[in-house]
Amino acid sequence: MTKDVDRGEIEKPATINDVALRAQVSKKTVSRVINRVPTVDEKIRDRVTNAIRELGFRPNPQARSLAFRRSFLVGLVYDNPSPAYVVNLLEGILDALAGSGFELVVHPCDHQSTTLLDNVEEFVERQRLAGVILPPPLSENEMLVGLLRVKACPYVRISSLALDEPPAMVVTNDHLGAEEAAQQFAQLGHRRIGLVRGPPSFRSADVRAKGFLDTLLKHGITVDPARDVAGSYTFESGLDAGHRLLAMPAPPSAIFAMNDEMALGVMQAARERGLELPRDLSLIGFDDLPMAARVWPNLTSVRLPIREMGQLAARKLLATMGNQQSPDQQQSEVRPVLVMRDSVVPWEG
Amino acid sequence: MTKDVDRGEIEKPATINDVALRAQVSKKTVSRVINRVPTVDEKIRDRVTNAIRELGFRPNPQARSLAFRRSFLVGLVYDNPSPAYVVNLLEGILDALAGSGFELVVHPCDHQSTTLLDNVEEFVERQRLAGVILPPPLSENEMLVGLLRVKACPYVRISSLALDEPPAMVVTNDHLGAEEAAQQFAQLGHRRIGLVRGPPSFRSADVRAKGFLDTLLKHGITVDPARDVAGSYTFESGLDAGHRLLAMPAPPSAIFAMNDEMALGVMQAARERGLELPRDLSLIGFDDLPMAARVWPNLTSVRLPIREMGQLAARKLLATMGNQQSPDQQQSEVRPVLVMRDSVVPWEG
DNA sequence: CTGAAAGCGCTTACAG
DNA sequence: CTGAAAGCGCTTACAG
Repeated sequence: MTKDVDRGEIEKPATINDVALRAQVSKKTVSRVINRVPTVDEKIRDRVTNAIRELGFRPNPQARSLAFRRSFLVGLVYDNPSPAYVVNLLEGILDALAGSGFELVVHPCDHQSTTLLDNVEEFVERQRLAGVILPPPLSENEMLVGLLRVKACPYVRISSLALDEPPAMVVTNDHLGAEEAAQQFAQLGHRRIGLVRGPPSFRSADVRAKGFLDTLLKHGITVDPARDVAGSYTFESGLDAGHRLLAMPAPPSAIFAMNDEMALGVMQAARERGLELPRDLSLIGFDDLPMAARVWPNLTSVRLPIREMGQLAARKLLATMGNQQSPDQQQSEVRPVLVMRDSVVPWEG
Repeated sequence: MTKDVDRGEIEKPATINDVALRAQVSKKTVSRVINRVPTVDEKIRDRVTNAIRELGFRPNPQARSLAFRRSFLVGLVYDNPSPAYVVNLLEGILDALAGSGFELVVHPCDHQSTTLLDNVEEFVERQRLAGVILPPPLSENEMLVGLLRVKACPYVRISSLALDEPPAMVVTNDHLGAEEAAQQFAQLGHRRIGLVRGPPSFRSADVRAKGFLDTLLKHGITVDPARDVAGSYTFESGLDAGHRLLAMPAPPSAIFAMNDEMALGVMQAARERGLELPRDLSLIGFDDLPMAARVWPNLTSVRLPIREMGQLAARKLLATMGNQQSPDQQQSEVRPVLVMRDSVVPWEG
């Protein structure tokens, strides 16, 4: 018997049968211990736990999956243009999944595709996914979420709005970040303020715009509709919007671009027009991409704690999947912060 | 029987038994068809294929994994600081894996950690990984690769050098990109040329430096050792190196930073010293990160076809795992290209 | 609170 | 070229 111990894990890995034999119990009892079934006699539990440790036993996830009719795979289904967002989220999820026995399977897709639903359904069914994490904009697709509900596939949605029950939701409160941006401009004396919106297909676009405009209003500032222009969260749309805003007879002295990509486009537009930042234009972005701290001037931007969002989402998912002790009272909300850099200065009236 | 067809896949999914029943063969024969065993009578094969289609049967990966003693999961084990690199590689891998029945499991780790080997071993064993893809710098860790070999876990390495047999290797030929950079500088008349190296722990650092210096030499240009400085592939190290180079009595008129992060650091240093780019300094980076096209001036940079590298790596892995028709003659090499932008100008002698 | 039997959906090893 | 039996390593459903 001790032979097995000495040989360590070099030999064929121990199975539930080996543990049962050594602990002098049935494999069913070992199974109960593995799955933390509470109704196991303490002494027996200890015997089993020791045997598990001595044999270096780790339950085979494939066998469990087959018997459970459900895998130990969590899917990250995304369609996000920002690599930094994806990787940070992914690493946050992995932080929380570490040691849980679950693995993360990534599944990028196209949120505009007509086959999106079939694609995700096939993925969920084939792998019998234990759960799915949905960042925006997929998290805002009610058809997709409905599909998961029908399939009884646990999920957690990440969005700027509380679109679902708390156990299935991480709310990012983007409006708070937009409010900080507005406050910043207002306090520094800016009055002619421009806004570059995101695409209406993202809920965050509305949320950010509303938070920004409402807060300016509290400071007695209204944004001229002509200075409230549409963008699509891309660099090019920011460039274009920047040119439109800066070509106006009375151009804004400060612009809030609702993501960093567009903010960089605005920066480029300003430069193409011979303006100097931040002297001629104050600028705030949203996302705090790595490049925000690399461009010149360094871009002031609103940062979402993306890694933490991933951790929260994964913890909630673990709870829903019944693998956690504290299923209920978990934090559901996260708040963005304004990261001050060099692209904002007081208005020189 | 047709009932099953009409109900589609809403009901409990069809199993190999259902297919066997409908095709009037044993389940073993169905198994042979699934696994493309050639020695199946053509008529029988057709019967089975039809039954599979009619029932919408898809083999259960968990059951196959258990019986095969090997999962259908491919691991991407990485420790790369660039989110864009990771996401592009990942999507390339997924391109090639699509429809193969394999899924991708991501496993970030710390290449400096003392527990790296145990960590990866545990991951590979637990999930009985079908294969692993290793980008740099992990691909250059011979201990890690040795471990995978011992475990008989198929792998593909991505590196700037051919460190392994072609079926297990995607070679990126970084020296070619560095050569292009050197050529560019030489042709534009630069003679006082600076170089910011990567850390010696990355093979690419040597490869890029050698390609660059050798090519300059062919043009009769030697780099003064004082202008050949060390960096560590980080922004900060680039900033620091930039200051050192630009503080020299005869500063370089052109600098090749061996990745974009450092190139941006050099840009920052130049600006802090009151220099104007590209007038006072020409600059080339490596990687072509998204921000290379977002900074001002747009950064000329060497681009590796990362997504394609992911595709190649995954195809090779599929071949090794015995899931491919053309196991041998596959492309193994990839070549970088110099993407011309605005950060390089002729030397004004 | 514990266990013997049957089963999850496949493949391996062996016959024929 | 095809198949019946046993098995992969677990869990479910049912007893006791």
